Amino acid sequence: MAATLKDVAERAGVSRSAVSRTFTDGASVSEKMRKKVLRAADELGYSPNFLARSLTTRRTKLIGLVSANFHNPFFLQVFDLFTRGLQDIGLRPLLVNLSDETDPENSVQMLRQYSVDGVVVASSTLPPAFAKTFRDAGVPVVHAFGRHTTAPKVHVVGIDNVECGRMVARVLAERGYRNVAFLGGPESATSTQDRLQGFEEELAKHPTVTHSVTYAQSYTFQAGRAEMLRLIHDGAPMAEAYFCGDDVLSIGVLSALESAGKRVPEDVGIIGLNDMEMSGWENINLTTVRQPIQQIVSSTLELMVAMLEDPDRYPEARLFPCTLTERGTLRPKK
Amino acid sequence: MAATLKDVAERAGVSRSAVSRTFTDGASVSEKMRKKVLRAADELGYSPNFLARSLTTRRTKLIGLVSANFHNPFFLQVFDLFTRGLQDIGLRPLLVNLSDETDPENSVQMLRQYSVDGVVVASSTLPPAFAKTFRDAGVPVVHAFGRHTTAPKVHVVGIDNVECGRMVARVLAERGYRNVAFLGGPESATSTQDRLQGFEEELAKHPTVTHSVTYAQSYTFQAGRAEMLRLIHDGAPMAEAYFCGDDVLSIGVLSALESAGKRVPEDVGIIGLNDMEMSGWENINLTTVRQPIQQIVSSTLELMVAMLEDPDRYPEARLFPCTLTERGTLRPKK
DNA sequence: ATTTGTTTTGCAACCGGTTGCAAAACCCAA
DNA sequence: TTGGGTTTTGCAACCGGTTGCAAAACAAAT
Repeated sequence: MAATLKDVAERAGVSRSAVSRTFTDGASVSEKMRKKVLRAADELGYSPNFLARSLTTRRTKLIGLVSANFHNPFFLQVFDLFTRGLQDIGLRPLLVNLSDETDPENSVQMLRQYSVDGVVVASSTLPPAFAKTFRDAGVPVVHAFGRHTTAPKVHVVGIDNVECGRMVARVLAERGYRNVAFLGGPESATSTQDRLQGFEEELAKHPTVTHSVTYAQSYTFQAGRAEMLRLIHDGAPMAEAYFCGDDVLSIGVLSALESAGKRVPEDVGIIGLNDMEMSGWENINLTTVRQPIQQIVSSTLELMVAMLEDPDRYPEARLFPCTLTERGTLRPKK
Repeated sequence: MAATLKDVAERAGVSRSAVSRTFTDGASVSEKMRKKVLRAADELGYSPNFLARSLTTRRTKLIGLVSANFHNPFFLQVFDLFTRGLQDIGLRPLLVNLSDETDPENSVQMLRQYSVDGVVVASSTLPPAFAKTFRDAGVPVVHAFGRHTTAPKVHVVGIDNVECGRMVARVLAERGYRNVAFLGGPESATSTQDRLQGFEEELAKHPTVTHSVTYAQSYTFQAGRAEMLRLIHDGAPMAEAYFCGDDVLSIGVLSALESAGKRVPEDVGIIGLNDMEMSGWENINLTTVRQPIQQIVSSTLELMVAMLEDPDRYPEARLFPCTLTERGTLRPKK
């Protein structure tokens, strides 16, 4: 059984408050007292119980890290950055997998029962229940990799999907593609809609370029592959280049093209989105739009600590620009 | 501010104990009382504070989930299974990323401060400090994807690496490969050593088969690619088939071979280990040894709940057999 | 030595719950 | 109605800490 504050106090022959004070920084303790206490603590191998402490301080230093993306390698990077980032500032991630949760309300309740100081939702979609419930409970929420809205209910950190769509349209047009396609993720995702909007807005400025739109069922390899196989076997004329909503989707698409004997980028161009680690692997070598993942994570955490200080902070949206990562699946600028 | 037990008690006009009892199952409360309390609780939106409760019950239902493998997509599957599995049995994962922790002792201390009920280490290597410190603290530890030892200090759940090495040797021999190679992960990893041992034991029974041994720096794509490029440019004669210590390593190797214009499996055979999702992607199509990941996770959790009941349970090792997942990177049985 | 001002310390109440124990309430039979 | 046995309830102490407040200790100035 671990030593408690009381044990230390007795051993050092001082009051419990004295012990408590030497372990909370900023408290008033004389040097002599501190020495005495630390000595006793050391001998007993004492270290304070965070949860008991949280009862009075109302700070657990627990942060709910909520996601439903446990099948996209991109999110492994996200988890890596978040866990390390949180650890660096003395916070601990309580991981919540929303994948097979029918009712997100359960998770919300759970997180409240554990008195998390805040919640980071790392997912392109935010279950609507979340924002509201947490707001009502006064728990700071930051939605990372989320989507911009004009009057966000919670803080959102992510990319400017509309601008991103524009950029891709520009890139494709300037490479001389004359017939392009938007191959989005699930049609209902608002991020998909935003990108499509930007994409079409920009294309409107290039009247010589025509385009079509399709959607994959999900942001997965198999969904990308299936959709591309469908397009190929459909018999309808293929586009010259496809803008895919995600890298792993793109890789599925590449795989379908390979199976069908089409060469990339000679026969068809592919551009993805995310720039996850794998996309740079030499045998994949995907040209893609890079999300500044490190910045998004840092900014999310920064916002989180700001919220911890002032929970009533007005929700803001922080959108970072994307950049093109040029690799081998799009033909060069002509 | 969330409602507390006291608020509910006052509103319902009953004692605090009564409220507490209606929220702990198995406690003695009359139906009438329960109704009354639940009603008041409902009106106030009350739900019990887990951490306060843990103070007396000495159960937080928090489980430390510790890993250093945040760059191997295989572990995303592992995290997915663990988080869902834990949630299903009412436990919550406190995620710890050991990647850039210089002193694992810190994490240990942290986990103890949060009074985790147990710790799952999901990593091929277990920092030695862990086992001991937790044992001393009486905290159950299960090491998943770990390595068998004859007298384990903590519970270990994983595969039989020696047997696995044997199996691969057998497979390669029966495919008629006459000159094979072991391309392990970091040489110091004991799992690597075990596999090599099994591999060589079995090969000893096939005197016509010669073999060589090399190691990649880490279980990563780049390490695999680099090592294979080194082998190719070395000028030394290549083996006919390589047994790689991990799937992502294998994919790196495949990429190097592709760059060098070698065909797989015609010119050289590759067999990996893990059978992660990606390995089944059609454009990778890696023949590999499948770790029964689902079983390992379930078994780990099973062991964990058993430990929670009886912390003094004698440490055991549970090793599951591996199976071959036949795909396209090894030539067929002749 | 006394006064005054500043730290430092301990007391006791509190954070939000649980639980052993004894009193209260209930049930049924005599 | 009384008595005995069984549930149900509340009291009060406790889990491991923190903290406002007043007393104690110290330091400096008179």
